[in-house]
Amino acid sequence: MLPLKLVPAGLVIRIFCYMKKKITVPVPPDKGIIKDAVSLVTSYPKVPLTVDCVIFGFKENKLKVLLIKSDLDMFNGKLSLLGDIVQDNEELDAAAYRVLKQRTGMNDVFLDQVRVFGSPKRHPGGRVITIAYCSLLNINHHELKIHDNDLHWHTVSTLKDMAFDHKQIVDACYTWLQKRIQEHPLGFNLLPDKFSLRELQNLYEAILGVTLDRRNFRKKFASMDLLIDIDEMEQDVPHRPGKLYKFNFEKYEKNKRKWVGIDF
Amino acid sequence: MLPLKLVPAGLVIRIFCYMKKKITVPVPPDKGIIKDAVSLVTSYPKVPLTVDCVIFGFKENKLKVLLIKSDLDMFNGKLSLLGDIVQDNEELDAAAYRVLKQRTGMNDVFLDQVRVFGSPKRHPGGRVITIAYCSLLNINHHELKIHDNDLHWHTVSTLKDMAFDHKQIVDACYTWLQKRIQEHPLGFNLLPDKFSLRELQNLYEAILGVTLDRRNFRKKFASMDLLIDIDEMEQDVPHRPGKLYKFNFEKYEKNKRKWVGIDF
DNA sequence: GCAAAAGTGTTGTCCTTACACCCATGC
DNA sequence: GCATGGGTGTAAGGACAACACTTTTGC
Repeated sequence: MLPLKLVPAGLVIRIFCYMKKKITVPVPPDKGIIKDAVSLVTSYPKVPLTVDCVIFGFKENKLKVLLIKSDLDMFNGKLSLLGDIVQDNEELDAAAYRVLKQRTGMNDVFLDQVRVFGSPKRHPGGRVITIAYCSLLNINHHELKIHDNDLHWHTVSTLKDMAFDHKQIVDACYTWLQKRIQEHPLGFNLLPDKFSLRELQNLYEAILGVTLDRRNFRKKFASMDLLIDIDEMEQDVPHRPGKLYKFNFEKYEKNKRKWVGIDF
Repeated sequence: MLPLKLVPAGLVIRIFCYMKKKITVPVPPDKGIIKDAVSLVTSYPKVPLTVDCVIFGFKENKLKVLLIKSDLDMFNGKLSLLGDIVQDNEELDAAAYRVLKQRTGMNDVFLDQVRVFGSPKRHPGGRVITIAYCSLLNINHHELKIHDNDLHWHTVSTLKDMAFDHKQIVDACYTWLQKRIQEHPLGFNLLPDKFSLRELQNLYEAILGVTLDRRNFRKKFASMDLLIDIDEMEQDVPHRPGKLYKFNFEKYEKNKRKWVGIDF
């Protein structure tokens, strides 16, 4: 065991799941030693597997998500996530990156698996399991050139009524993002390389749905010492221009917090 | 927007994933409006889907995980997680609960999805996607009655060399647990209903792999006011007996922390 | 009485919060 | 010169970290 110094920022515990289910099931069958793995696997029931990407962007101080209109007739043009079938022999992450690349042309993007949605009834055409991926990208880094299926950025806060269970998936990813952005500097993926503190604060306020004290926010980031002052100013703003910064990825990686504590 | 009071325990940000991948892919085909969802889904490639349960317990001050010996001949008795195929029309969580119930007889257990493992080569019999679930249970609440495939509790810290990618899965769940136990009072699922503060501290120390200051630990939990002093003492200990407590689930649920802050 | 663990308080430090005024720029 | 947001400091309170001695019980 390591001797521990509890770090100052300390003990944190938040949500709690105490799940109860009453289920009755038979005792598992004992199959003995299995020689032929291939025929075993062949005997398994199979389901189609997709990835769905919740691609977040940030524009005009609003969190946006990239959506299309569903191409399923029965959904009658309801909004849908970008997704695709996972190909044979394709890694799951690779499938998600492929969707991103196909739709945005970007391949240099944050991506993380969030969770699986696999309710038997979630797809009207039969059971389809989908793995939800969350991506963050800077909207200005690319323009949507392919507008198939009315591809567009939709404001997250005004979203409702999507195809499939996609609203649930967006909600899960949004909750995931809200939590993650407080623990990791993910937000920088949504901003240009150079950004002002105001933009950074707007991002946090928009995602967390709160207002923050400007002085304390600036002090916080200043004390973390992870922003590089690039000695440039904003251009073309109708007020006093702010300083621009870059995020210091190297320094962050070096000094990553080993976080130990308890805080429910 | 809510006016925000940043909570005292404050701003926290920890790990950071900045993933980059270079991928070239074709533009997605435009299929037009699809009338027949069923035949669309039927046309999809399909894969077998399983759940694997990482079932943690706590005994003799060590974190344990419930394992069997693999019944695949080629793994030659290597250790394996408890898993099963997801049945047609079965909810994913239900499949995981079913595995738990089959193997432990318990149906009143913490369970949460952790992530999907779907590398094409992870199963020697062909591609099989598995969803990893993490469970926490009190070892004393049941005894393993069915010892098929040498079902047993294995100390987590001495685990190596498992069948499939199961070591990776255990590692992912262990990391997940370490993080979660600091944010949510999950640990109580691993303890008896009545426990002493020493047991609680041992649990935290074992899972986090650290040593904690006893006085500070006690003060922390005392100040959270989530433990019910049931006015009983430990029995049959070869030293001064400690007080026993229960966890106050209702109170916790009521006062769940709304946690807003930034702390990388 | 000895071993083993229970139980208990204080102090210093650091972080967070709350809060108000002047400054630079574009128009 | 006016509107807009940029930029700055301080004081009070709260949480955490460090640290040692007495008490209770079983043997």
